[in-house]
Amino acid sequence: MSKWLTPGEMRAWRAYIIASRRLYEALDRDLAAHGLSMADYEVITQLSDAPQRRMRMSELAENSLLSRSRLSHRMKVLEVAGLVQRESCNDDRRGAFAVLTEKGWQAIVAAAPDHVSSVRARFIDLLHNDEHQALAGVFERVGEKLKENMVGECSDN
Amino acid sequence: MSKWLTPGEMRAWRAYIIASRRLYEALDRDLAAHGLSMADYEVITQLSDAPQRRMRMSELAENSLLSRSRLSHRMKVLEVAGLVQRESCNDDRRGAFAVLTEKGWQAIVAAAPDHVSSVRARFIDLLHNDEHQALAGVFERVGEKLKENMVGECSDN
DNA sequence: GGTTAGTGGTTGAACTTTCAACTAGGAGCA
DNA sequence: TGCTCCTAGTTGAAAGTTCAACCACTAACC
Repeated sequence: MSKWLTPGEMRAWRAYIIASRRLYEALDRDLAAHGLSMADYEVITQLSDAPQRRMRMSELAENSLLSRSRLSHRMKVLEVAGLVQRESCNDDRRGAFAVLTEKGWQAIVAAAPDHVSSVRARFIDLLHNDEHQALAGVFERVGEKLKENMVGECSDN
Repeated sequence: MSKWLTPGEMRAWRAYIIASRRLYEALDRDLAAHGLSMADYEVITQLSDAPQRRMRMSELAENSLLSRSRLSHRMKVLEVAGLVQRESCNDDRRGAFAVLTEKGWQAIVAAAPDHVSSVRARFIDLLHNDEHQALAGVFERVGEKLKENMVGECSDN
């Protein structure tokens, strides 16, 4: 038998699910001023943080929470836009590297400050320090649990 | 000038953004066992809670956080699946009602307990009571702010 | 060397979502 | 009545995403 949510739990759940969807959309809209989506931003940031601004496709997919297929399609667009390039991999000739181009680097340099401001204005600055800590604790726990439960299913992403 | 995130803030932000994306995907996957997406579930739940299980399209769109266009397209699919129906509105002849069918009601009755279990197992039961409260507080604040900032832009959804 | 199973990545087709344009009716006002 | 502007909802095309199948290569084992 499954227990329904108590009023307190319901309140937390509704507040969370609604605000987090709206937050994501708002950040996405803000980023659109730089011609990027949240997903693209994540991809490019990952690359910009990686040694030599390059990363294997599958690692990049994993880190940016995209399926391999989705990343593959998206990369085609970003490549046409000149923000990334693909390079083949010598060690493992099935593999491919995604590499950030100079133009891609410029794009992230241009977008990042605005994005951080958005994140601050819409989220981070609205919380006290102890709330930051509490949130980190809660969502690390939730994320951990999700990872556990994934063992065994997996398939793709 | 824009201030970068402190390590504490960064930790909260990363934990939140990663876990919440994964959480949403996991719930969506769980719901797929009943042939529903999170968005469809939300639409049908809204209808099932409404008086006479019916609601104006635009109100439904608003409440389920969908654009009018998206709802319109999705309704077509749900209608073909027999879960909802559209009825025209006499007071305002531009308008339309979305109405939950018996089959739609059965679908939500079947899906809801499992969905609630998922929400519990993946999120709610992982938090203490004071964390529920803290979360509700935080996300109500974030949601409020988002609504404020929206005044003036709006357009569609 | 040959076979088999598994991994990295891409592809095309089906489906979903967005965007901008559109129909049709309401509301205010001369 | 006729004008203008606004709101409700839909539509088709374009863009994005998922799904399952696929190729090319590696790894393990004989």
